[in-house]
Amino acid sequence: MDRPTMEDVAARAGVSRALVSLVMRGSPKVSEHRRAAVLRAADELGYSPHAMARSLASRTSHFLGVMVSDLHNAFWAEIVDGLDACAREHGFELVINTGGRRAPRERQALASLLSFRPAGIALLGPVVPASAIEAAAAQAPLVLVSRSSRLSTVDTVNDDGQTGSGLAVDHLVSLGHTDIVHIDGGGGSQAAPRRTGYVAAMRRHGLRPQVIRSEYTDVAGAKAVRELLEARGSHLPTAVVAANDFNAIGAISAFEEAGVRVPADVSVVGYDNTSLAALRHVSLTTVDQPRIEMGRLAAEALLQRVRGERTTPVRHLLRPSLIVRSTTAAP
Amino acid sequence: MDRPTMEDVAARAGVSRALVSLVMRGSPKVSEHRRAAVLRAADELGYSPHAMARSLASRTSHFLGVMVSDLHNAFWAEIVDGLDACAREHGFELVINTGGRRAPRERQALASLLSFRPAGIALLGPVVPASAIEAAAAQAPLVLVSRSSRLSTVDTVNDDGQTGSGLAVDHLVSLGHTDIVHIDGGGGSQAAPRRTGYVAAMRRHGLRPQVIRSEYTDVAGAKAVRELLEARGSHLPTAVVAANDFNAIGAISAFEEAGVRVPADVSVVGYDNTSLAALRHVSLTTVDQPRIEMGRLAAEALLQRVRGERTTPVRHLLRPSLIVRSTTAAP
DNA sequence: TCTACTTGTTGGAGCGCTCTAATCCTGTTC
DNA sequence: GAACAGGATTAGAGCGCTCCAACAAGTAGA
Repeated sequence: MDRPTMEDVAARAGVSRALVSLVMRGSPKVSEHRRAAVLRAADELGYSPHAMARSLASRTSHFLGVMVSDLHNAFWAEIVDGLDACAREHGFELVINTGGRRAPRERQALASLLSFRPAGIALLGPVVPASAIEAAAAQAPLVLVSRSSRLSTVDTVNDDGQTGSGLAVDHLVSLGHTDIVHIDGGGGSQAAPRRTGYVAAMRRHGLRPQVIRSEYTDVAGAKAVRELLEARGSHLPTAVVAANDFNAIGAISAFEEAGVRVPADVSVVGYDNTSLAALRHVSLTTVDQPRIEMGRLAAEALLQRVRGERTTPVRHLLRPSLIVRSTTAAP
Repeated sequence: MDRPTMEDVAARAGVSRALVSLVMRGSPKVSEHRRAAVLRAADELGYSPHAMARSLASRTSHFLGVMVSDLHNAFWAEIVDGLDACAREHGFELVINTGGRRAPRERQALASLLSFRPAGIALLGPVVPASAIEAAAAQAPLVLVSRSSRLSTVDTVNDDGQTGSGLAVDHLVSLGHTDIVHIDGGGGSQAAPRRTGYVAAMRRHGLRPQVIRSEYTDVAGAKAVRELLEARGSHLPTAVVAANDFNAIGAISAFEEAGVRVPADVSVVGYDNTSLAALRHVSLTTVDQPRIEMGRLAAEALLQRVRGERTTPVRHLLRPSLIVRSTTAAP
């Protein structure tokens, strides 16, 4: 497994190591004749540049570190798609990591990412404390996605959860609903703005808000609905705004188990527009975050800092949109 | 962003750079007194080692490169969990990449991974041609997950798809089904063994196999069922073995749209036991691959080669198991 | 007391590359 | 024919680290 180095390529092509370096970096000041010779030699030897040595010598790197909090949630995949597309356009690559939504492991993952000296770091829905983020931001440009921060050294990209649940409420009200319950995301990331957005929208329509404490899982959603059924008896709400899609799915199955039909008896709106919601079998009305766009903005923010074009923090708050499918109808 | 180096730590602690290096690598031959001084100095300066420089100097690395073919599919997340757990136990870390299930991008991703000179490489469900895999395997130990290979330089970890669909058929037969159709995965990875396993199991039970060409998506599953409904008219099969969970979900919704109830009128079995299948709303009977175990075995295979313990290829074929939920019943 | 180890520490070479400054070429101009 | 311009090429230092050989400073054995 002893791989050829620049020196080997140089020797074979009959030029200096420095010239090979120029060719590899695509420098314009190399004669066509030599360039061809070098590329041929590299090809014959099966040479591929050593990213580490390169970034060590140049004191810069051409990749962005991405920590995905949870690989199990496809929500992040599209954010990564956006990051990847933007990075790629600017000649950067992505190096991904995961912390499994647990602070100690995320810390390690972050340190590991940092040890590669990436040009910048994107944290997708991290759960580590702000202090860890601040420390990391001192080492490399850093952007947070789906997590807000007041740190002046970090950029953030979020969807406007407040507006998002407002859209859900507006939609239900326009269908004629007045008894609308919110099953919330508890302490989960972005659960708070979604909750306050729901409450504000209800007040705006002159309706009485009711929030049921829950979590971002289908099990929690089902549990919340069972509590609701018990508390309300036969006088059920006509609509539910769930914390996210998983929660909504759980809520729907609990309703169905109790003989309550969706959307005939009760309408349900999710949040996130995960691929799950799009499945025909589920066909969930939900709030969509422009994830690809969020990824792109995150990469862009990072690259601006990398290029030293900006030192002031930027706070992107993207406008979500409502995707109407089959789980909502007139009461 | 000028980060401290070993030299800085050494100066502050009043020792040589080499000693700092020993401390950082946890060498036992350092006096407690010096070790403490070095660690204190490192902490005060906020020093963290430079992974690149380290691996450049040592000509070894302590991380495994992982190319995930599709980040959108949570199927891989658990494989990564297994890889991660095993790697971590042996002092290795994971560096992840994605190729988006498209050969050209996967090629790039592979080259990029290789340029970091990882100790080994795991390819999860890659779509690149065998030649690209062979070339990569010449550069670093390589293991394939969910893809078979005849190359003597690569290890493979797969589930036994043949046995898997056999389990599905056995289950349906034991419930009393005899008219069982297979909606297959077309040219998708591992679709062939699942198909042949289905056919073999049907023959074993003295039943006539019927395969409908399809793909690994819910849309394709729905389409296949609509074709089936058209072709069979009122004489429907009593059970369906789908190519995977997505396909099964699509099939179920197409059945329901046509007024065919699952499992009352027709039973459906999926494959992969994705988190989707476990959702109460879906509750799909499906074939489970021991994914965590597969990830662990992949990491183990890699580490054996890294340590030079083995040069002959290993072929893991794991036994899947059936998870019975609510989409199957007696005909 | 001398030698042989052991334990802890250090200088220096070198990993594969980049980057600066210097050098080598042409060809052009006076 | 000398002087020069400007592009193509190269030597050499150095990025932050590891690793080896060498070296003090004890400790034990003869």
